[in-house]
Amino acid sequence: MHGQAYVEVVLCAVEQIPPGRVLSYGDVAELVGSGGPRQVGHIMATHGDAVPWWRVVRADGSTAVRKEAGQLRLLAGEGCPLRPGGQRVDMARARWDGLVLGAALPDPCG
DNA sequence: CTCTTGACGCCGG
DNA sequence: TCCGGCGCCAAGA
Repeated sequence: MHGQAYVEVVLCAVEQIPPGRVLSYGDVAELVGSGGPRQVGHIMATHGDAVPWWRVVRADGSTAVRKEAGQLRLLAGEGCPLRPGGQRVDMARARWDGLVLGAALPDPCG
């Protein structure tokens, strides 16, 4: 997995996340099958502006530091299920099932 | 090459 | 549920 290629795969995976659904950094890493949460986070910080970065949250449903306001607002605007208090995402319901669907579908990235 | 930092994750208290 | 510690991989100085 080349660095440049890995970046593209990660960005593509994030683009596949439908509105109202989310994926944790670890989920993205597992989905693409390489790297770790930190790597994904780093890519998001570097090229995140090119993809729906707000649909990527922490594993516990909390949002990215320094961007909580906008991220929660965007997610709420897409109808993303939030936990009581509206400060975190209800991962149990909001987590995208693309992890399963993707295993049976061809690579959307080509 | 080594040390530090970062849009993270899991475990224990 | 909240807080702190350790592990994780990669980039930057």
